[in-house]
Amino acid sequence: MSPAEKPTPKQSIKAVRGTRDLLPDQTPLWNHVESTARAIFSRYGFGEIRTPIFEDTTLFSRSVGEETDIVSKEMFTWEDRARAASEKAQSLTLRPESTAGVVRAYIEHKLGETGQLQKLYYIGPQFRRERPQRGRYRQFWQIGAEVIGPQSSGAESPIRDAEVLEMLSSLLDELGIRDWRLDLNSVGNADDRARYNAALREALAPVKHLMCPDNQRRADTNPLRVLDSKDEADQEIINTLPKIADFLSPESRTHFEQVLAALDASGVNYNINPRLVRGLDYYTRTTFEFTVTTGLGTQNALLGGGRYDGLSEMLGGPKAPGIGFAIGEDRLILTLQAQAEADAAAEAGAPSSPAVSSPVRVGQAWSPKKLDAYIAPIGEAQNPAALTLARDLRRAGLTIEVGDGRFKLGKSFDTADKLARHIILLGEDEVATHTATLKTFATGEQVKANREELTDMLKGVKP
RNA sequence: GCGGCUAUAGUUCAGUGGCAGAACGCCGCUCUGUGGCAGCGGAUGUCGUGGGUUCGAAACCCACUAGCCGCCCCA
Repeated sequence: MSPAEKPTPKQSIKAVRGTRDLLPDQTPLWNHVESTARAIFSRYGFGEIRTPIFEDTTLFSRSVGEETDIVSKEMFTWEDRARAASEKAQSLTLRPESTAGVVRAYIEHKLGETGQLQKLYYIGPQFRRERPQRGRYRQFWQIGAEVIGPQSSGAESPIRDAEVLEMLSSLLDELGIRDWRLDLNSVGNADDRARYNAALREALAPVKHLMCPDNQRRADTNPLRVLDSKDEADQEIINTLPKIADFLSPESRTHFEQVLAALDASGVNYNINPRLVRGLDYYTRTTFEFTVTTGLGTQNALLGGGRYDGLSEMLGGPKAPGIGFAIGEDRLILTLQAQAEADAAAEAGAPSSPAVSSPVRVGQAWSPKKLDAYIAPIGEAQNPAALTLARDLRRAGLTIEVGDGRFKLGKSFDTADKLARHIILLGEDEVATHTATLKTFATGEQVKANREELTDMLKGVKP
């Protein structure tokens, strides 16, 4: 820095747009969600896969689709520098989704050669350069899974589709998500889709000029998306358009019917939504989306997914049909928080307490736990003994915080009561006699105990 | 990427041109081996950033940044 360049005094650096910090009052809920997902996935035979957070840009343009919004305008892409004159700079991209990376890994490690069905799950951040909004961030987290394998492994079977959907319904139920809705559709195989696309274009040609500008654009670029339109005025026209169901090949139709039959048998509720088209190019046949009504506003899609029978080949791999999904973890958590707040409000009847500002998560599985004990040394001379005692109790598996002998006793009690269920007083007497005074906040009970008794009492073992 | 709303203490917010405020929280004292309660006292702060108007700006104007809402899209 040149001397003339006077440093601006206090320009604090903030998290970049669309990214955020998760502080310790939030992370227990995130961990709860993630450990629940891990537990359920493993019951269904899934193993975890971790793939790189950035990949060759081509991976995404080939799989997700050059013309999609994600690839055409939302990726964080940069040119990696060439390390030698002979080397070409490589275009790299922060992953906007993980299915492409997982399938790349499947191909790269020849997992198909095992002949076995691969069931893989991942949890991690994704990056899209969209305008931030509630439930939509530039770095967001997805919990996803893929079922993929050679045809002989049964990867194409409708039982796999139904199993994945049933697993998701179990996951949402177990997490306590209420009022979720599953929308389901079949977009057919690649041929079905091509024929349907052509038919849509044909049907739209004479009427598209009557539609809103967005739909006129879609009619040209991606006619399937017209079906998604929320434009009220255009609904009448949209209802007259051909239905995908009429273009499904007998094989696609049978596949879809078998998925539905398996869902019926396992009691998973669903809505067939002929207008549900997913945005990524690689989807074939079954597509689905789970939505909720609480907490997400307009970004009400909690998770989405579908089958991608041609993806491996698009990436230069062997034929490997598959099905997968991605859960928006940020959205899942917003939903859980909104539900908890709604519950707390209902509990309070007509709430009229304006002074309550702390987030309401009382009684939830993820509410922060109090420490087992707070050790209060009395006088600075007791600090070393306090730290030693803390070490021993921590090694015994207890959660312990240590104060400072410089604190006044009143302050120690205040802090201890906030953090812990017990306070351990360590004064000159206790240190000299190798004992400690243990007080239980809930009961006000206070005892003097030696070190072994202390550990037992804190662990809830009868001395 | 487009449109709208918003930005003041740690938090939630009041403050429509004239001394920067409340509540909760925080710190201290009453109280140097016994907390929660109470009383008293204290600090809360580049009023998002930069410019402009004005004798004077937290307030009015412009730009920027960020958040939220809607669109687009998606998880």
